Amino acid sequence: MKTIFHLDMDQFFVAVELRNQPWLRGKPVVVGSFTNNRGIVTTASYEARKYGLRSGMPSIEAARLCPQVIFVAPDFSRYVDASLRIIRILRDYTDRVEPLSIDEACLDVTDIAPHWGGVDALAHHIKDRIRNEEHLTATIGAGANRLVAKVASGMQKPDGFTWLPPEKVAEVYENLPIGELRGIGPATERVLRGFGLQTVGELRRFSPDVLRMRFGKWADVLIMAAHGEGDDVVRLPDDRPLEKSMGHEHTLRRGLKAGPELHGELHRLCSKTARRLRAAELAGRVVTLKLRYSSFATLTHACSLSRYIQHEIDIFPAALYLLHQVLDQSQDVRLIGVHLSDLVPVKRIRQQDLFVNTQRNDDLMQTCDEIRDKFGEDAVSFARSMRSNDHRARHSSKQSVYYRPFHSQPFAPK
DNA sequence: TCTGGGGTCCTAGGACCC
DNA sequence: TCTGGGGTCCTAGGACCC
Repeated sequence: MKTIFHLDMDQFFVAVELRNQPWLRGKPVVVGSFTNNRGIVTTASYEARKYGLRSGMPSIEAARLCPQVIFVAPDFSRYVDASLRIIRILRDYTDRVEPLSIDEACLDVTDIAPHWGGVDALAHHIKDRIRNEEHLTATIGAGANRLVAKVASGMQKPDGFTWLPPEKVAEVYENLPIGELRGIGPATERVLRGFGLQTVGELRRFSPDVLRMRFGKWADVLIMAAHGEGDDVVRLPDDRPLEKSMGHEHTLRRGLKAGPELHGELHRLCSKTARRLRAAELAGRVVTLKLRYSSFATLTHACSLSRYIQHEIDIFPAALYLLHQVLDQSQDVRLIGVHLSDLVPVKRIRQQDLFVNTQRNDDLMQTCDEIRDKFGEDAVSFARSMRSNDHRARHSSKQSVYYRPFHSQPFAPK
């Protein structure tokens, strides 16, 4: 049997901000955006949570519930730095460390715990190091698999440690609300409550056949989870699966109709995505456009290309083509996004299967990436993505050459 | 109250082929 | 003219996670 740690940083983004701005300590603080009455709460401090503030809540509602709340704009580069340093601390103990997100990680401590005087002592040693070196607190849950460890880490927050050995799982799960299990979100919870189920104990005793009828093969995952069974493998860095998709989306400050401004935004998103693809040495074959209208109606539209692409000069025409195909001109666009999927490492693709990928092209993009590294994302842009205050772009955008992504032949938009 | 942005996985239906 | 069944690929959308 294994011992898995699930480490969860306490109010992570807020905690990083409090470390840098100590005068905010003890106050209701929220990391999140709040411009034009738009934006959401990303993380709420424990003081703010007393007022009912939660992650995902619209900022305007947070301000209504707690008028004295202090908003701090997120600075993701700081959170990433802190996260990387914490992962480095964890790797001092074992190489069996798998980051799950920016503020969570799994560790397999089966073999190392005895050398540290046991599971309990090891957990506190790790927590102390993070506190001393990073001035941040973490909560650790321990269990025989990842799922149980995750439940355990949710039991005593913040700055806690909970160990749920197998003999204790049944007792703790008996009265655990079903929504606490990873994988049971609002929709599944609604269905299960419709069956009269409130706790994991009740779920465990419920008819597997009824669950299978309603949820298909997902039912067996639920049943296993309810019995405290689950995956106990913590992957090494080299074993981790490659990214399956990559993309960016952006909620606009105000609703936009079709035009150079929207095209410019789309091009910016294509550039950001292309940059990350190049950095990861990946190329993709499926381009997906995402739109959300002011009514909040959301749609996606995708096309598969005949070749793998990596650069914005290939991604952007495909995305623009999709936009022209689906855009409802009578509605304002609230959000626009672009994603690439069916990703493969560039190394694995024969050169001729890469789309418009000449050496010259690579050099140009590399230069652009370097300039952006130094001066920011907006330092380099291509004529077609110029904003609406550029009259040449306004006119030239109508005369742009578009590519039909399936054949890579130029064609004129309708 | 009015809903961010990064992802993963699953399902269902249609097109197409044999 | 209406017709099987299996397989694959593609697309759209939903649920979930942090």
